Parts: sequence; structure tokens; C-alpha cells
Amino acid sequence: MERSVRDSSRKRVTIKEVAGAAGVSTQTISRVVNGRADVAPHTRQHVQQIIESLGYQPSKIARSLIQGQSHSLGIVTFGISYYGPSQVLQGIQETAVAQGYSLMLTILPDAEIYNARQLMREMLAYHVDGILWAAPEIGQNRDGIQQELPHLSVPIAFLSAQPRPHQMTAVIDNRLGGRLATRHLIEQGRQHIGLITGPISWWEARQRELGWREELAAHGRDVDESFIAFGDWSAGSGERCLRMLLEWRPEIDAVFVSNDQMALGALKTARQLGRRVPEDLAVIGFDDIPEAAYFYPALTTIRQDTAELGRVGARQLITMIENPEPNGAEPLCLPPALVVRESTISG
Amino acid sequence: MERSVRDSSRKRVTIKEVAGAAGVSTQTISRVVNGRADVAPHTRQHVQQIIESLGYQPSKIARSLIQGQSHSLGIVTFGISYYGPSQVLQGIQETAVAQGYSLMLTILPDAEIYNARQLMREMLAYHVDGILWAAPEIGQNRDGIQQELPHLSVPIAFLSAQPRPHQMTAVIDNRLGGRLATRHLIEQGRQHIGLITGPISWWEARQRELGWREELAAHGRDVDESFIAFGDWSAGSGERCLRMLLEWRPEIDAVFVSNDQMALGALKTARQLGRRVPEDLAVIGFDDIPEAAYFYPALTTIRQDTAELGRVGARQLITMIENPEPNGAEPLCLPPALVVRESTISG
DNA sequence: CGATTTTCCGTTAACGATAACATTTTAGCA
DNA sequence: TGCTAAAATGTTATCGTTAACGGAAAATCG
Repeated sequence: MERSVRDSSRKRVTIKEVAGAAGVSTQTISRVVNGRADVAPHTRQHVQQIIESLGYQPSKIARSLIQGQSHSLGIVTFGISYYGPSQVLQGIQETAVAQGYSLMLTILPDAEIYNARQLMREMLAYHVDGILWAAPEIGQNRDGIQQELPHLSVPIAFLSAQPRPHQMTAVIDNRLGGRLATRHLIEQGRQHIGLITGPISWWEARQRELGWREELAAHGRDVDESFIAFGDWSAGSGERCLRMLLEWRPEIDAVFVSNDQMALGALKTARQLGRRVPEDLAVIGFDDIPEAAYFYPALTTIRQDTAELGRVGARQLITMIENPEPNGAEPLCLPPALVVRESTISG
Repeated sequence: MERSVRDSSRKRVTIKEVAGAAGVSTQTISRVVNGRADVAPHTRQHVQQIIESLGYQPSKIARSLIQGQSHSLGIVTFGISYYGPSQVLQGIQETAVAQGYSLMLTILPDAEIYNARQLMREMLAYHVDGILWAAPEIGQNRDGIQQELPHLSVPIAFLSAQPRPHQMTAVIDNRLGGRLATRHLIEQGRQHIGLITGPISWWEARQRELGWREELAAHGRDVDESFIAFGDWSAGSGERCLRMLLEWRPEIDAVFVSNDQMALGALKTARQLGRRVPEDLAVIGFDDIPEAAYFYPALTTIRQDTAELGRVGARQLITMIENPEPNGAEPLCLPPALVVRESTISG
């Protein structure tokens, strides 16, 4: 009766078996594994040899049970098929690995509706040392979390969410991004600057919008609500929004679009309506996804370093885990940058 | 000396404290938590009340220690800022949550160079119940894993990798995708069909190429190696590849591009060289990323349901975990589908 | 050379939970 | 009412590891 390759009768090698094979106590094995000083050189060598030959790997969960820390982080994220969130996750992973932490991942199926209490309990059941909340702040979706905070037994950090007192937060300066984008359009001599925003329930979308308003105001332009259209981040919505916008306000000669996907849709509409970009209509996006440089025309946009956001967020959280200060929760804010390409430069 | 909100002196509530508060043994608490029958109704109710009021959450790691299963899966992935891999991950998460599993995530920084042994040990140290290897097969990068397999104490499943005997694998039928794409171009009356492939070290790229070859051969066309250019999946490489291809072979009137990003780059080159798409040059991609429909012109492409790939992969793995059959490793193969848009249809 | 320190290693208990078994209480029935 | 079976609960051992302590052997020293 031949067994297949995947014969899982093989069991985990435990510290006891190693101890038995080496003829010493488990404590000595533990000491060798953890590189402690009080082991005789030749004993250490012998034990190491046994460990190697048996392929012993200490159990992190047994260890975490007694030491009270698991060296793992609970990550809550959303929308990883978008470039930004996926980069954030990548950044988190980089820092985590570098600092010796593993990740327990939860991807929310819906960023607005979830059971924060349940979610956090789930992660705590695995004894994560901290929680990194990397899902966007939308509508009132933060309320449920806030309620849990007082009961939470580990540090938590928030990414891409509105900073709150005594809470660790790292964000991209979306407001600044909105201002940079709008300023650039103004500097190009554009007179009527529309806005295609993401859902206003998203905090980040509102911040970008705010930047647009502020910059217009700073240049003495008045802001008319009919210059705004509300998309849902998808290219399709960008297409529809620009169509509506140009119908209401044919004089529009520039749009700030709140992400690159919607900008792509807008470019398509412009083409269909016979508006030349950038001559008749300047288009600027937000994100700088890798494809943006290959759009037609190449998209001017606001670059945000989302990978760095993930890195600093994880770094902050780990710092908080390893030396908990009473209130060391300085909010971090990363500046975005203008990337000029063809879609806003005529002539 | 005021302490901040994040005062983590709060500790985990243990089963002992619950037992103490309820005036029963820990075993009774355990029985209630696990919904076992042999608890008197009123005791159960009482205990449940205490649990609720104390906010008790049983420790999954203590449980996993004694029961030998953690209800967690180890996921190894790569390149999640690409649409496909991120969707796979999403699909895995969906199935995992539905079946009560949590995810330990590892994102490889490099898909070719890694220490498989170290990686697997790391995951096993957390007692994952199974491993889902969702990183692509590139060059000889599978060798290291194969070596570890005999020592591995948990089931492992592979996604997007070449099926091997007695190993659980789920893939998209890339070869079929290549054939569908090429067939479509032939049916459109194209005579000289080029190929822009991904790195041939990638198994998936080779399969797509194979489909292209087979379909050409099936129609009696001969395959000339000078009709092939080698990209790196990026839009920039697509741009360069098409330029080279048209230099070598100006008669080319269609290209099958092995992913949508490179196709985007190819569209740009065509525009710059004054080749009209689709009239002078038909372009077909692979993946069907959400933006493809908004390219200019809208991209005909091969859709692959990567989320479903993640779902079935996770499902298979969990099945294997929960009722280990000696050799129930039927490779799964998901068919892709042709999505016709503007970039291949002239007139 | 005996006393003291240092080095090395072992023993016991504990982390938080459950399995397996043991015991008590209650119910069922003649 | 007494006896047995069933139901409800408690006890002890265990998972794999480390903390805390203790003890023996070797090294140091006057």
C-alpha cells in the first residue's frame, strides 16, 4: 500500500525529542536556541548539530504563550486590487519582516460594514502584538472601532484615517495633494477648474476636495458647487462624471480628478466629446499608478508614496509595541508630489 | 500622572478568571464556549453571561497547542500590486473566512530568490494548518520548495505553477488563453501575428507563448522566432518590444501581448509610429484588468478569473487539511475567456 | 587545601486551553 | 424506597516552550 508523497504522518519535532536525542534537558535546548551565554561551548555545538539533523523549529505559539508576545501583527486592509492599498501592504510587509514580525491578514469584503469588535477579537485570539488598521475611513465606519479602543489590550495604529488625539496615525497629506494639483492647473493658465471627486464619505476624498477648494480660494477664484461631480473611484464613473460636468459647465477647461482610474475614464470621455487633452481640457489625476505614464495622453498626476506609508506605519506600531510610552502618538503625514506629464501641458 | 487612552495595562481575560467569576471549573467554561451538550441549561446561561461581561475571548493559540490545529493558513505570494495576484489573495481570503480560517501572509520581495526552507519553517513555527503557495513559478525557483516537500508536515497547494504528480495545483489555462487570443486574431483575417511575451523564465508566460505557437500551427501558419519580443510585464517594456518587433518585421499586422500592461505600452508605440489600431495593427492583451476597457482604443483581451483561482485553491487546501486523503491531488484548471473590444475589430 | 565564586545544567511550575477520566448529582424505573 | 443509568461537573495530565530557582561541578583565591 504505497503512500503518496504528501504523507503527513510526519510530525512536528519538539524540544523534548531534541533534548532526548542530545541527552540533555529541554532547558538546555532552549538556552542554545535562544543564544544564551550559560552553555558550555561543546554542549552548545553538540545540541546545534542535533537540532540541525532533526530539523527542529521552535514553536512560536508555545513561546508566545509563555512570553506574552507573538511577534505578529494584525493587519486590516481593504481594496487591495487597487494600487495604493496593495502598496501599503507591501510596505508593511517589508518593515515587518525586517523587524522580525509576521502578519495576520484580514481583507475586509466591505469597508463600511463590518463588525470591529468581532474582527479585533479574532486577531487577539491569535495573540497579535499590535493591530495596524489600514482600511480607509469611510462615513461612520470608525465609530465601531473607537468603541473598542478602551478595551483593546494591544497598541493599534491607523493608516489613511483622520488623525485623532492620542491615536497613532499615518497619512498621506491629501489636502496638500489637492492643492498641488489645483495650483498646477492654475499656473497653466486654466480658468475653470472642475473636480471629479471620489465618494465624499471617504475621508481621503474630502481632503483632496478641500485642497482644491483652498487653492482656488487662495487665488481668489470662487468655488461653484456645480463644478463638482461625484464618482466612485472607478474608470467608468470618471467617464460619466466628466460627461455630466461638461454638460452643466461647458466652459470648464481643466479637471482635477481624485484618482488615476477615474482620470482614465475622463480621458476617454474627452476624446469622445472631441475635446482635445490638454489643449481644450487639462486633466490631472491622483495616485500615479504605474500605467498613468502610458495613458493617452500621459497623465499628469499627484504621486503618493503609499509603500512608504505602510513602512512608517508598521515602524511606528512596532516601536509602540516594543517600548510602550504613555502617549507617544505623534501623527505622521507624508507629502505627495506633483508629476507633470502631457495631460496638462499644452504647447 | 495621567495615562493616555492606550493604557495597555489591561490584560487578556483567561478561562481561569471566567471560571473563578462564575464559580465553576475551567472545564465547564470550555464546554460552554465549545457548545457542547453536557452542560445544564442554567449553568450555560450563567456562564455565557459572565463571558459576555468580562469580554472573554478564548485563545486560539492555546487551543491550537493542545488540539494540533490552528485554523490558519500560510500564504506565500508575490507582486500584489499587480491585479492578478491581488485578486488571487482576495479570493483566498474569501474562502478562508467562509471556512473559519485566518491567514498568515508572506509577500516575497523577490519571486526568484528566496529561502524556501526558511520561509516554510517560519510559517510552521506558527503552526499553520496548510500552506498555499501563490507565488509564480519562475526559472528554477520551485526546486527549493520541492526539496522541502518530503519534510513538510502540513498539506501544501500551489497556484499558478506547473502541475506535478501528487501535488495539489490550481492554475488558469494559460495555454488555452494563448490559443483563444491567437485564434481571434486569425479569425479577424490577420496575416502576420507577432508575440510580445513576458519573461520566458515564467512558466505562465511560456504557456501563453505555447498557445500562440499551437494555434498558428493549427492554421498552417509557420512560426518565425523573429516574431517574438521579450518583455518584463511592464508597460515600458511593451512599448520597447513593439518598436523592436515592427523594426524587424514591418509586415506585422497583429500582436498578442502577454499582459495588459505591456499591451498598454504597445498601444502607445503604435500611436507614436502612426500605426492605427486596429486598422493597421490589431492588439490583444491578457488579464483583463479593470482599466483595459478604457484604454485607447479599448483593449481586446483574455480574461482570467484570478479571484476564483484563489477561491478554489484555498478550498482545495482546506479540504485536504480537514480530511487528508492519501493522494487526492487532482490538478484544477480554470479556463480563461476572450473579451472582444475595439483594439482588434476594424470596420 | 578548604572556602567561595562562577559556570553549567537540571527541575518545577507556568502560559491558556482541552482531552480523558473521575466523580457527584439527578433522573428513571421497578 | 432502593438501585441503576444518565446527566452534569470536577480533576489531572497535556500541548511546546520558557521563567525562576536550585544544585552540582569546576574554577578561583587566600
